[in-house]
Amino acid sequence: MSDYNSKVVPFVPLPKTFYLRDDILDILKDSIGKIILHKENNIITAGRIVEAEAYIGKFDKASHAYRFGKTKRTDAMFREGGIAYIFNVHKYNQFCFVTNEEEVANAILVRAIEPIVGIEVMMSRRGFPKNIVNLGNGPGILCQSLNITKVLYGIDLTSYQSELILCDDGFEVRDDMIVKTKRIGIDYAEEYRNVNWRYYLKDNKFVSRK
DNA sequence: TTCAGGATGCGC
DNA sequence: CGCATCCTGAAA
Repeated sequence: MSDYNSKVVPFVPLPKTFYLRDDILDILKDSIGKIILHKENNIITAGRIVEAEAYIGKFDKASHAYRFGKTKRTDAMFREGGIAYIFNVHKYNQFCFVTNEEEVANAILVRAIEPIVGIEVMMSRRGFPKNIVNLGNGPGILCQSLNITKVLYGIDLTSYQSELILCDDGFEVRDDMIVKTKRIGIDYAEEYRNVNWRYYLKDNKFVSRK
């Protein structure tokens, strides 16, 4: 893995059009291998998405948008794609990016990252875990590493100005490198509990569960 | 493997 | 105001 810290960061924000394509499973597939970049002042941390799940607002019984409708908590899901939807489960935050047009309420939950930039900072935020996989192998864990909190609720992910950006660094993911399984922790979702809307990068050690 | 932590906010 | 949760770390 090359060291991006000393170079001009080659990360390009994903354009709005990335989020607005019709088929959310295409967006899910293409999100594997992309970069989440967080910057506060001069501190930059970033990681590669290696695991993510799709949630379809209108009918998917696992989706917050379906379960709760449009509320204060879920409001960001109903906005136009390209922004962050951040929520709390127990004492941990989780990060989604919203996709598709206004009112569609689709989102991709990021479940694991491979740390790329600012590993020392992430270690510090996580309390110096023994194993580096513990910087990225879960939705709550990656939010701690990247310092993603509800302060960033609704933030634009497509702008260089933003504190949180989804980027492309040219990393290529072939279809045969992606494993598709059922989603984690949504056994209440009836007929949607077993759909294969969880994608992860094959053989990547940061994936939360195999 | 289990279990409690303890934030959030929906829904009664 | 009760309670379930798109989870995690520690204990056994």
